Amino acid sequence: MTNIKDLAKMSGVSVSTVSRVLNNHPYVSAEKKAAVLKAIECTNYNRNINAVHLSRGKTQLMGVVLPVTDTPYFALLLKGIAKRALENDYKLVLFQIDYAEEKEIEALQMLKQKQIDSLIICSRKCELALIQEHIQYGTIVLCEKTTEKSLPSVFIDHYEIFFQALEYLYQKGHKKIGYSVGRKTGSNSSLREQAYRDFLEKYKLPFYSDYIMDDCLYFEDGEKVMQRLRSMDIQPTALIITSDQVAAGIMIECQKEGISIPEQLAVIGFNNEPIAKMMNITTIDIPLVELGGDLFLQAYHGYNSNKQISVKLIERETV
Amino acid sequence: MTNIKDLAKMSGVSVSTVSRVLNNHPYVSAEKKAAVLKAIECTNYNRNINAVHLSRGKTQLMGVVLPVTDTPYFALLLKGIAKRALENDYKLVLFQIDYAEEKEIEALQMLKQKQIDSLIICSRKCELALIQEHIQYGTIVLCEKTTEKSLPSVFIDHYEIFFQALEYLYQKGHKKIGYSVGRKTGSNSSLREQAYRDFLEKYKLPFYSDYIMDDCLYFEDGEKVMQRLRSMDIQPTALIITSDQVAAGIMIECQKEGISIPEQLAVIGFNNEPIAKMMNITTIDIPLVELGGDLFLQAYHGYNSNKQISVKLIERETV
DNA sequence: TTGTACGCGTTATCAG
DNA sequence: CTGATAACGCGTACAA
Repeated sequence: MTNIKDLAKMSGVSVSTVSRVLNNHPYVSAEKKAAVLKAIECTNYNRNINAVHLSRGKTQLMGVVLPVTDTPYFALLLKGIAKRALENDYKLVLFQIDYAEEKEIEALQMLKQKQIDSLIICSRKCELALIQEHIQYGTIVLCEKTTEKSLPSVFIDHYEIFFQALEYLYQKGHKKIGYSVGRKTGSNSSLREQAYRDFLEKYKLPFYSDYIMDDCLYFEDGEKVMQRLRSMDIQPTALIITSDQVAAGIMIECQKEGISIPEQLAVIGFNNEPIAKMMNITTIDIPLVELGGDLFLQAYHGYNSNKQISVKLIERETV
Repeated sequence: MTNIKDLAKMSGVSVSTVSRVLNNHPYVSAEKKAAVLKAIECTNYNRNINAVHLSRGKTQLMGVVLPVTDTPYFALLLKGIAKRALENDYKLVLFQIDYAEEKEIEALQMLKQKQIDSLIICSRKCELALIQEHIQYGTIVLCEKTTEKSLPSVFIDHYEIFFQALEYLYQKGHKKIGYSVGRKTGSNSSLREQAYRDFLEKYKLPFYSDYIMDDCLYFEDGEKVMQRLRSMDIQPTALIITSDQVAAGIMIECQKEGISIPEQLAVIGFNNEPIAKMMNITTIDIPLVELGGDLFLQAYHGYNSNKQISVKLIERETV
């Protein structure tokens, strides 16, 4: 492995000059530059990027923490992040965490250890305080509405949109409304539950705990939802499903079982994935790719702002 | 930022001893070890991992090249890779390339520059020769059947399975068979076209170029396929669709238009995604998560082998 | 069991 | 414009 020193020797200049050529610094004579360039040619020289990182204290690496990558929500978020990363010549270190907190902490560690310059946390398991502690080591951007304003974030207001969806269903005559989430833990789910409880409160509606169904992430979970529905004494007449994938799965199941939508069961999906358009599912449009892009940009520039992304209900034919 | 030297000073030992403690080396007395540990406690010391990397010449980082992450094929592959990475304490650097060759080359560069120890290339755009050149810098594993045996790979035989699917359809009476692919370029697609042509040859069937439909990656592309079908003078009676997502999209479209499957149109999907099970789509079962895991393991251990993953046809109700 | 001293490859400072 | 030289922070022969 030839290094900068070898190049210097070969081209009859100092290492500084070689470094300058390597980094396109000005103030280096044409001849010397040519000599160095030639030496680089001959030796199939490769800069050891770790040395650069050590010297500079930066890595051009951004960490991305997410639980899984194979659900549309996170896949699209990641797509948006990756797109911007590509544009800005940043590399992404993927922390596909699988909801394991210790791995999340590892990501924080890597920030501390300067292996990554910044970190996007798409879904958080650890305490905010812990994250707070780490912002001194690099930019951290969250994808949730943080109460602590000091943490940068790009988010959608899950409380608001969930409440709005509930109101919409209520206005259509539904009083028994169930909903599904990916995981019950997590700040988004808490917000949704809060909205749900406030909604029930507002209209003096009863709370049935089994109306909240968790672990609904994939298409096939639609089957699970319908099974659970069947096991209920009082079945809901409407469902808010936090993924169009799952909503589509429910549609298919209902079709099989001869349950007509929206007459017998109303469904609101989430994300406005292409599948929702094709199957005419009423859904919440969330610009996930854009959201991902904004996450990247905020982490990239180190802005310390809290940006809300607006979403809207798309009325189609399942309510 | 306190460093190893500060620690040494504080705990009254040498840097080597500190380093030994840090790396759990044997032969360090309990007292000194305790002293160092205490110093570490007090100073909220963090090892600068770049320095470690520079010194060691390794990074515990593995690159993963793939065009997109939001199709089931690549998402599941990535899932498998990420799972094994998690187990083996390896971090992944994601090269979501979007089919841009220059970015693929960048990944190769990073291998050269020692920023990553190894590289998994899930989908290749550049020349094999170029990859060949880079194996001296680290392990590279491909996800295709390479003719050059010197390149490590884990793969499925797309030729074989495609031929098998065609035979299956032929045996069911189909003679006009079309198929879809994600991209026409790419080695998998070439293999499929080869199989397709050989099949036609074998049974003396005519070749219609518009029977090969590309750019079919997402659910919503099912719509596109059906549109193209309608524009054909002689429509195929059967379709092989290289993604269950798309196959499902086709199912939905056909339902809308009153085309009955398999009577009027037979469909074979790919991947055996959950959606295929729910919609009873005959498909090719490809253990993508396992395949991803194997890719990781091979890259991790640096095995130079060519492992074939076997796949099988799952008969359901769309043929 | 411990410490010294050097190497890893590059960048940055500063004097010239 | 150029070149010494000192960091950067850690690992590791080698010597003791």
